[in-house]
Amino acid sequence: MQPITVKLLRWYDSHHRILPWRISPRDRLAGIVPNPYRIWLSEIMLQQTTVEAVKPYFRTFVEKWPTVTALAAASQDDVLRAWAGLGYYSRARNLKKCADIVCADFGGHFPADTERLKSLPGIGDYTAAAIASIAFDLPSAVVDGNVERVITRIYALTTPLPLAKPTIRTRMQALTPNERPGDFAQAMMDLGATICTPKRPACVICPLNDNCTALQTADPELFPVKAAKKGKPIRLGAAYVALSDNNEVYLRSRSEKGLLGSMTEVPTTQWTARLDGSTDVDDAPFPANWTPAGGITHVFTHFELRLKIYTANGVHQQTSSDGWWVKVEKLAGEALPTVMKKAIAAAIPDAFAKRRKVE
DNA sequence: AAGGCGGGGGT
DNA sequence: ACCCCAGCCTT
Repeated sequence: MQPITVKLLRWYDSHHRILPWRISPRDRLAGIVPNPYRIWLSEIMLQQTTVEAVKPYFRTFVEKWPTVTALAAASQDDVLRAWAGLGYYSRARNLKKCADIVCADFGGHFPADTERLKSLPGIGDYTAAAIASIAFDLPSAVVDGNVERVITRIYALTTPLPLAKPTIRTRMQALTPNERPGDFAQAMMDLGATICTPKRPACVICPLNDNCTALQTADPELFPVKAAKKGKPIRLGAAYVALSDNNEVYLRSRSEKGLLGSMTEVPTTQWTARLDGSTDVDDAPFPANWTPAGGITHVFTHFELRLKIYTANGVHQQTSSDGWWVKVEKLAGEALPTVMKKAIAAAIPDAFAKRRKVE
């Protein structure tokens, strides 16, 4: 085992994070094995998502669906409702698809090799290696953002990402031990998350500072080198919050593909670079006494959206057909992405507020 | 290889 | 304002 590997495992034994889906190194040594379903679920949720954001969703999911069989028995709509707010909703659609396949083709057991894991929807290079190493203790090299940062610093790799990825993978594979590969994978990620951070890394207390080329010869903060990013365009549109006389809001379902696919929305116009000429009220989904209710801004990964909000009261429910009506108090249970909750809240300020005692 | 795809927190 | 987060999929 390489010196770096030994040092990192020793550090992990005393400084590992406590996480709801994790088997501690002590328990692991005592023979307690991870539950592949829980490892898979956590890894899907953790894709481009912080640990703190995942925790409450993970608890909700394992309580609601304790096994992959239970998840497969759920409807996609139930899964999307539980996922609402976590983002990257294709993950939720693939989660359900993957559960169905694991139950139908693998008898409810996740395959224990990276090739077959990668064939499942929502599982790519990283997640296949993570499940193989963490759930099954196979020496498969995990390469996520943490590992990219730690490896490029240890070896002072100046090739910009993503071009440096194959080199990083080779270096990581060379460090990954046949004993405790799962703990090693998690140790690298814990180090990246708590010590070898993007800004102001805590090199003074890093267990690998003697092995870090970037620390000896340069500034660790300069790594990893990344390709230049692109600007973020602005798109404009309008959203329409219709209220019926019995305090229900009109909702409808988005198309299955593309942005926020299969999630729930209030009617909106197209989101375009410019509103050329037409007035927003003319673009409403149905005639009503639309009145302005301010605006919201929501930032997506690749564009910024500014929506003007219109609202109308006392709308007759038969004036619309393709969607459905939901009591304001029941909105929180719908599969509403955050941008739609913002739009509704602009028209109905306390729509998602916690119930407050009468003052 | 590049771009689409959420949302929140840190600096 | 910009960056980052246990990335994947399509084109």
